[in-house]
Amino acid sequence: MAQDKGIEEVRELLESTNPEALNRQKQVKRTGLKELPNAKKGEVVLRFAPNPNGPLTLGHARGVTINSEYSKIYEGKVVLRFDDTDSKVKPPLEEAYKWIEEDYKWLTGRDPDIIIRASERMEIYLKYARELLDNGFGYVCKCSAEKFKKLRDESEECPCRKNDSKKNLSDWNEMIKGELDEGMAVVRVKTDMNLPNPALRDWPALRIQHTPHTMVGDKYKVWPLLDFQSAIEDHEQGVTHIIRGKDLMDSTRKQKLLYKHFGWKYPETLYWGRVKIYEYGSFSTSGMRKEIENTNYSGWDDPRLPTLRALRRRGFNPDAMKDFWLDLGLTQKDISVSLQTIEAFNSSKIDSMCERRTFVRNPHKIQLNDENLPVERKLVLNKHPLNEIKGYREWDLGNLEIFIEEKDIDNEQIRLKDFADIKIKDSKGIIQSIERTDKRQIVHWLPKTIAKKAVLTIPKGNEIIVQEGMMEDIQIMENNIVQLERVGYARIESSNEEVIKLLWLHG
RNA sequence: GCUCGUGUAGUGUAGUGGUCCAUCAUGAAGCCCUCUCGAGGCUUCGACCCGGGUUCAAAUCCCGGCACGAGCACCA
Repeated sequence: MAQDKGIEEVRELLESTNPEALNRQKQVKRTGLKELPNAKKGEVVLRFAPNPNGPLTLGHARGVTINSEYSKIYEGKVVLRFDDTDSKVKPPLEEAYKWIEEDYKWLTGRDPDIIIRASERMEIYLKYARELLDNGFGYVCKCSAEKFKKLRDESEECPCRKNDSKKNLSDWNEMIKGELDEGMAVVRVKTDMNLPNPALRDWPALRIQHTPHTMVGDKYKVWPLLDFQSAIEDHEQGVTHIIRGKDLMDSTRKQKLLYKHFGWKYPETLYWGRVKIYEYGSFSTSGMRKEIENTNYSGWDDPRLPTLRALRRRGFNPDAMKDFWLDLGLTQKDISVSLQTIEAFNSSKIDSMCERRTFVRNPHKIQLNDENLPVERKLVLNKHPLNEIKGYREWDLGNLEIFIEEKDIDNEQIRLKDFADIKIKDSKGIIQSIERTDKRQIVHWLPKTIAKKAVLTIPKGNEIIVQEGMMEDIQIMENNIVQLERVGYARIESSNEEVIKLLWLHG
């Protein structure tokens, strides 16, 4: 219309019909998380429910960050719940409970408000299971998995569905006493065999498991499945908002049917899509566990792994991770992002906190000659170029023997950073000027007197690259993250008389 | 196959009827600054899946395609 009759006409029309539209401001990007539906300040209860079969990974970080951030916004609570009800397929790892609590705290800077373990709350689940049977909301099914699947796909009821509560109870007793082998019976929630979505038809709630549980041993023969345990526990904890992966949408639907039986109100539910990080292939916690046991990785903090412990070890900053996840926000899209993006967040977080040091890879010795232009044998350098970290590094130039990187030798004339212009010939360097006189390349260098052997470990895909070199031996403190000038950020893993060990962070 | 979900620059993300020739970040290219290949500043590049419909007006609402993903485990 604006094209046909001119913008003024549109303006006039809007004036009469929709004056607010004229006052619209230029779009601004909304920052932070969007509002939680039906949330009242002080009354929000969220939960983060990992399986303790390993420490937290980058993928878990999304759940931790989003839940924790919402609880901060709404002054609510986060329940850290260990969903450890499978002792067979994904057996819990004893240390993982502690690790996950550590990882959670590292990432959010605080402890969860409540911590519970499903395996310690079995009595509650068994109680509700019995209630389910007593009230006829469910039944014990002794059909084989295959047989039930077939019936289900044809919308046929299985014969066990007709059993009365007395029969169900006696079957139940057989189950919990361990009289039945694994796979011989299961407790199902009665839904409707004509439901359009076959996944929802009389879904299984509890099954027999005779494999001893890592934490509670062989005390229980019947264990709840996730959909049941989680549903009961959310109710018990008064969870108001569930934020979960969209692969669990059918779980929500199943659980709503269960809540209907009990007459409970189901929490608000939000979903996120799948996140893939380019640089990490497909890692699963159980897969990593196996690889570590086979010593293909040094441990859960092997720098090639996408665990929070590995990223922490390399020097990733928890606030940077948080910024990254909040920037992604809560969407149902399946996305694929690059580690580079996380690194960009990290750089901006850590640059002002990282002191500079020199690390010369593949060092090549050069003897400087200052006959024509005598120089002072001492150099004072900032710890940080913008002086964001106060203090200096004092370099003793000794007899003017220095190291530069092999690749920098190809240039005939170079500028030794913060020092002098030189001309190289046959491993000798003639000092031409202290002032910078032209645009020649600036290279980093190191006087032999303060050089110590150093090795930089770089995780690259599934490989480990070890780069040897010489590093400036001044105030080397373990665990510090430094920026190796012209190389990148690295964490100092250890330092002794002979060697400094560095672990690569990013460029 | 059945069920469900999602489609905005290379990658993410904001925007749910109107100054939207669409936000921000990241990325790429270039410039400035800095005695680092870092940090900071600036400029440029680059997108509403497709086709209909409703409407004065559609990224936004409706219908139909298409593409991608997930669930259909006695795993979580």
